[in-house]
Amino acid sequence: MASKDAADIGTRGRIIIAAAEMVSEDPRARLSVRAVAARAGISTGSLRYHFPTQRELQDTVLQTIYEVVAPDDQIKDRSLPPRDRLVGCLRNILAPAGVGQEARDGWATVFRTFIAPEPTDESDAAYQAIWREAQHRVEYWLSVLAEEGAMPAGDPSARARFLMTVVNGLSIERALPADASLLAHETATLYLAVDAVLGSPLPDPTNARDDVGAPPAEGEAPTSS
Amino acid sequence: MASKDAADIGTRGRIIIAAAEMVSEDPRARLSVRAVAARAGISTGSLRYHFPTQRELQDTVLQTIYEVVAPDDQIKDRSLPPRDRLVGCLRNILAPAGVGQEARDGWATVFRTFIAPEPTDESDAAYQAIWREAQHRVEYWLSVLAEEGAMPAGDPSARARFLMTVVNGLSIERALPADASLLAHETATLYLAVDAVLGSPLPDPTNARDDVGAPPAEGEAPTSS
DNA sequence: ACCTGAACACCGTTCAAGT
DNA sequence: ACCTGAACACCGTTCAAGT
Repeated sequence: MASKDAADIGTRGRIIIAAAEMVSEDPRARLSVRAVAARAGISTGSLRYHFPTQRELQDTVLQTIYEVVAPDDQIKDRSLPPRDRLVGCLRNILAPAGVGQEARDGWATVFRTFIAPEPTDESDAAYQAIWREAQHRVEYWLSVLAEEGAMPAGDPSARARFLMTVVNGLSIERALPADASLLAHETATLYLAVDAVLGSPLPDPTNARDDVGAPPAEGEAPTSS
Repeated sequence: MASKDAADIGTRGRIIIAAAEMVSEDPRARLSVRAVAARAGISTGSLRYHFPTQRELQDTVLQTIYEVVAPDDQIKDRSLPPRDRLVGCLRNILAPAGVGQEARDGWATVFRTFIAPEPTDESDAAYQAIWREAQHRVEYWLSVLAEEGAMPAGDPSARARFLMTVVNGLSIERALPADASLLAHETATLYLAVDAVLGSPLPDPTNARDDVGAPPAEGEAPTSS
């Protein structure tokens, strides 16, 4: 009894930890049944008992990692308009990308890991597991807003993927040479993307965007030249 | 001589066709060695002879499909709806990015040139010249559509920049490991982005997007599991 | 030069059997 | 309830052998 009070993780927990270690040591790690089971010191059958499917294991591991890195709470805060909450959440997954040198270093890692080397099945699977989890989070945010009636009917997974592409674009643009209006552009672009998904304020002039809460207002448009 | 004039495709061509058929029948198709070989009526060894690696086969097939899909520069072709023309133009600036190894090589150059090294005034200026030109093109397309009255009032340069961010996102995603539904996602995302900018069909159910020319329809969403 | 098909080392999943 | 490990049906790649 004395030995378990602090850390009785159980087999399931030990599996997750083993897999998470493998991912953090090498983001391209394979997470195959036998490799994870060996690392956790159990049998393949036992792993299957706790995770009926390999994908379930991968998703759980990544979800755990994501929860540690960036929390979710903002999406349910009804004191803010849905669009502001969604923009906030998207900013949260954009934030770890950093800016300037940090952004370039981050993409350097992504580049060395997933783009420069000849892609393998392992790296592909690893990247897509990461991507799938991110997509899942965005879809979750959309589902929360949909329950509030803040979103028109339509394919939520296509919308989530659209938003992730926008975030990807903003992220790579942080690493590329930027002009001074980068921040304003990010705000304007995030609101454009979010409004496209929520389908609201643009076409209605009575709800024009210069008297709304936190719109893309400020340094936005020097109006060319 | 008489028997080859019309269609001497060769084994390699037959493999590509077989695989392309499988992809078009089901975008999530597996393209396993044995399945493609069987469909092409050859042996696995022969397939390996023409495509030393399974990935090489997949990239070639996707590239072939892209070449067939990508339309011409048609911003002024009034026989098409504005949104289709704009999507076509955006595809054209996306097309040179290539797919598979070509896309990775392209980003490798961008990376070595603009991201990895300490940025200098020269590299910044060079990048922004390229970027400005692209922005200029997109703004021109928007101005053409605006003259037709196809676009609501609003800041055109913010919209152009938004569209370029989307294209950037799609482009970097071409260099990152992709799943089989990449093409469908690109189409869906481009239409979402374009509709956000043109501000039309989404909120109006009478102009819903299932009876329009080339909408993001087909294999898009298995809606998770 | 092109093609064959067996063989190899993996993979995820299933399942009778143990405790 | 939890765990074991063999077995099954796949996978991509290699390779001696044929033509």
